Amino acid sequence: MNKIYTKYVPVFKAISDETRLKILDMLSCGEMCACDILEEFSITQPTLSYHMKILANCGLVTAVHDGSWVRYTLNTEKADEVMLFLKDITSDKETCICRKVNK
Amino acid sequence: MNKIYTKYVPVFKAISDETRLKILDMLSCGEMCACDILEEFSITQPTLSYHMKILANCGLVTAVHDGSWVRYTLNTEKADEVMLFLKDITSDKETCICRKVNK
DNA sequence: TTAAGACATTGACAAGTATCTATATGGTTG
DNA sequence: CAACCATATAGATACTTGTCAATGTCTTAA
Repeated sequence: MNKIYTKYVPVFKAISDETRLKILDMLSCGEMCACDILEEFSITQPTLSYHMKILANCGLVTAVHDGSWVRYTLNTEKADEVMLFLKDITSDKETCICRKVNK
Repeated sequence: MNKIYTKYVPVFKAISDETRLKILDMLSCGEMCACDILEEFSITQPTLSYHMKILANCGLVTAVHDGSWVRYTLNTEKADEVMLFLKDITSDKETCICRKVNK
């Protein structure tokens, strides 16, 4: 049971940054390459590379190498999984810990 | 539009921690006081106080002072709002930035 | 094959985070 | 009132994060 929480911590860390939230939003309707994403921000290329790595590592974004370009896409399955987890965490459940305490 | 991202950053920061995720889960089916929550963890009381403050400050948890106790409850409206935001961010939209780029 | 372009990696650094011990505050109870 | 209980705050500290400049890697084009 504990494992389930740690599984999603990297995902929530990934989306607790303004820049990365905006990147997700940008990818929500189609793929983009790093250079196009970069144009929307006033950060350097290495900083964007750092952010993309975090988004890719947590599974929210998929990177496809195409020649010297990288095409980034949103992994909607992962996003849905995260939302499902959040829904579960915040919904009344029979297995809830507090049932033990509030008896 | 930029403001909308920064609004949710503190919430995602709050839930990108194993302890706080578990606390949310514990509060999902009823209120609990700090001392009852503390018993489920192996952290000190000041550390729990620190975590509860983060959860309360971002709006996910409501703290009601009752004598020397504090009763914590999950703010489900806020949780729903966050999930709606996540859904929006990760859904195809007409207003998406990438429509400009991918023309 | 040399140059240029796209992206990644490294090292440095300032700022933020999670944890603890010690102490303070404020309500409750004898 | 005095002791106690629940919680908060302060200060210290190790660790993590976001950013940059400099450099490396790999692909395409001349």
